[in-house]
Amino acid sequence: MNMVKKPESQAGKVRKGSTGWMLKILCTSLDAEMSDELRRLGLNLGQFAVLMTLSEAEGLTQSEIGKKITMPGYATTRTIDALEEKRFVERRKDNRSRRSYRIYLTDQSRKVVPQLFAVVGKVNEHLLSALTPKEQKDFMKILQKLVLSRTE
Amino acid sequence: MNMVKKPESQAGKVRKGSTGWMLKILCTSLDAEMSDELRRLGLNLGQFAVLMTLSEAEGLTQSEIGKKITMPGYATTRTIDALEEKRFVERRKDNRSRRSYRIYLTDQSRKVVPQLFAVVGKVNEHLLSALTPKEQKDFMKILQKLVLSRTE
DNA sequence: TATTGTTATACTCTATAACTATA
DNA sequence: TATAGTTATAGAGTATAACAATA
Repeated sequence: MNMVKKPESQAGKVRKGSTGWMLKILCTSLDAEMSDELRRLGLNLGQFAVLMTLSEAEGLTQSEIGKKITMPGYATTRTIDALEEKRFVERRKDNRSRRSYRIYLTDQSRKVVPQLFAVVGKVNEHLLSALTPKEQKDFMKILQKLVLSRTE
Repeated sequence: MNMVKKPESQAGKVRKGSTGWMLKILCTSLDAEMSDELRRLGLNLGQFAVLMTLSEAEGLTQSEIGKKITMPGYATTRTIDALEEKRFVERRKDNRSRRSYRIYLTDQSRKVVPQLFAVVGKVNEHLLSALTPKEQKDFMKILQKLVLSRTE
C-alpha cells in the first residue's frame, strides 16, 4: 500500500483543532436535519427564514426582510414569489410608498408557524442533548457573544 | 404605518435563542471570510477541503477523500478534476486495484499548503478574538464534544 | 440621484441516475 | 452482484447588471 500517513501531522492538528472546521461540520449536519424536517412542510431553508422573520414582525418590506436574514434582493424577490404562490405570504401595497410592498403572513401560514417553532425546538434540543446543562448555558452565551461580534 | 410589531414575541425568542440559528449566522460569516481568502489562492471551499485532507494523509482514494469530508462521489470527481487541471493534485494508478486512483499532492501544491494553514489560523484567530481565553477554551471543548456526538 | 423591487442572463452547485471497468 | 469512478443531464441556487417606477 502506498498511502503515506504522517504521524498525527501538523495538518491533523490544524484541521481537528480548527474552530471554523468544527463549526462547518456542525452546520452541515444541522442544515441537513432542518432541510429534512422542512421538506415535509414543503419549505426550503430560505423560505423558512422569511416565515420566521415575518412571524416576529409582519408588514416588513422585502428589503427589510432581506436585510434581517442577509439575503440579497433578487433572492428575496424569488423566495417571496414562491411563498406567495403557495399562499404562505401576501404582498400588500404600502400606503406610504408606492414602490414598496409590505409582506404579511396568511391564515394558512399562521397555522404552519407553530410547526416551524416545533421544528426549531426539536433540532436544537437534539443538538444540545450531547451537552451537560452547564455546557449548554456556556455554549449559548458564547454563541450570542460571537454573533454579536460579527453583526455589528 | 401598518407594520405589526409583536412585543418581544415568542418568535423573537425562538429565533434569537436558537442555537441552530446562531450557528448558521456564524457559519455564513466564516464561509464568506474563508472564500475571500481562498479566492486569492484560486481555490474554492471544496478544493480547500480536499487539499487539507491530503495534507494530512496522501495517497487516499477518491472515495476515501469524499467520505472524510462528506462530499458525494460525483462532486469528488469534479473537484479533483479541477485540482488536477491546476496541477495541485495528481492521480496515480493504484497498484492493487485497477479501478481506483490514489491521489497525491504535487510539488506546487506542497508550497501552497502552508498558506492554507495560515488562512485557517487567521480566520480562527479573528473569530475567537471576541472571546476571553477561558471562553475560547470552553468553546473548543464544547465544539469537539458536539462534533463527536454527530459523527459517530 | 438614490432606492425598491423585478427580471434577463449566466454561472455554479447539487442531485439522479446511467454507464464503464473492474472486483 | 457490488464497488470505484465518470459523465449526461436537469434542477436549484447564486450573482451581475440592467431596468421601471418612484422618492
